[in-house]
Amino acid sequence: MSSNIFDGILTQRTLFIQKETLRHTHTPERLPHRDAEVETLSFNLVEALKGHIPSNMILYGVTGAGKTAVTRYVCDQLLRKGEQIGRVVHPVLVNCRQIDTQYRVLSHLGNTLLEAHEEADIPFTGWPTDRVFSELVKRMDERGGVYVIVLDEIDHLVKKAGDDLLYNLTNLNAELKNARACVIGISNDLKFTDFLDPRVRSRLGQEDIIFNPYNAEQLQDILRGRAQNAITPDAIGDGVIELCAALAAQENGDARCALDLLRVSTEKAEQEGVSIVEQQHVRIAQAQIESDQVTPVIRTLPTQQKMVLVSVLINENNGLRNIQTGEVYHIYKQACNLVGQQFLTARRISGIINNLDMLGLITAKVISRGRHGRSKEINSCIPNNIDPIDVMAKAEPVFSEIFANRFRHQSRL
DNA sequence: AATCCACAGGAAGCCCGGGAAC
DNA sequence: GTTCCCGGGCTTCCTGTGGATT
Repeated sequence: MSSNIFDGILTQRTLFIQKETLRHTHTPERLPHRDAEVETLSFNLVEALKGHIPSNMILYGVTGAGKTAVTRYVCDQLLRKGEQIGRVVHPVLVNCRQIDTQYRVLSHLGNTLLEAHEEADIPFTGWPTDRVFSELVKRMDERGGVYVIVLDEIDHLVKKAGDDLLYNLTNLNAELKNARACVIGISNDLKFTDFLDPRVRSRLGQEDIIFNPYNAEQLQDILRGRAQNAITPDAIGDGVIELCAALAAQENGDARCALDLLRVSTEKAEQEGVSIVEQQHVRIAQAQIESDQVTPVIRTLPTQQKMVLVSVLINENNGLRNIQTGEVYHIYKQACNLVGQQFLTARRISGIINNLDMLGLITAKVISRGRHGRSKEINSCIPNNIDPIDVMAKAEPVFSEIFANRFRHQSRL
């Protein structure tokens, strides 16, 4: 009998019944505390089953407030009902964080919306955009029916690529002869319509739904509901659900965060070989999740962006907080010289600083220092349990060299 | 009240690498 | 091959601005 490293792990008792249930991509049978939203959405989309055009809508709410889950749930039900009564409806969900240009959304729609289509794929680049658009219209007409185009994280797309796409999509019904379409936008940003052309705004926001963040009690209900199918009975210790819910409630009522906490803490308990998840596991999970989210972001940063981040960190290491853009740029140039790398213009660094801010690695707040000009107050905000220099140096060793040379003489003090 | 700092951030355009079409 | 298109990273040039200082 030869032994295998997996023997022990495989036969180890698991605390999960079905881990998938705890992933936020999973669509549960029931969505607690979202009845009103489900109803409003389905009340509108039922038009598709009657062969009419549903209103375009925008769903607002913070991350993890259930916007995507509700939409997925309703679309799923819509599709099933359509099949049942012989109405052709095509719900299609596009995540505009990954697919974030007009061309890419249109080609994605053209390629996936019509999964059984025999024609060749629309290439990921190469065609003029208007050709992709007319190809999409052509394919939609060939299949007919009512299309429900869901654009998740639509605010992200608009800020990056403008509103041309929305102009075209909300105007689809004028182009279509045999099919119908409506657009559902999902946004984290309540004010993103400020960026829109007034015509697009009025066509898109025919009906709005606002998702309020979950409070701690509601999060508990969600967790209990999911845990029932996900984790073995009695495996959850006292106060664990409550703690997960409380921590997630602090994160703006993010249900996704609550589910992750519960899943990872159960994993931690399992790894320890204990049969009950305790509150300490939740604490461990919290640190772990934070680090798992941030570390890969830092590691995969383009070199120039790493250079900027390291410049911020050098300043802070010298005891300076609330650094200005100019100071970061100054250090950045020196760091580039040190390793013999070409440095970029201040304008570009300003953009990179904004990008690092968006990624949540630093905070950059525009402030006015009166006579001393307008600038940004920049601070890093990387969790304590992560050593960013170490992470960067593992990917590109040169960063430990830069940091070792910490430019002490630059200190303002 | 006027000035003026130290940038913010928009617009246009360049270059590059990817690809399609002819 | 040449010529077209898309998108990302970047530069150049530019106008705008909140409030301490004059």
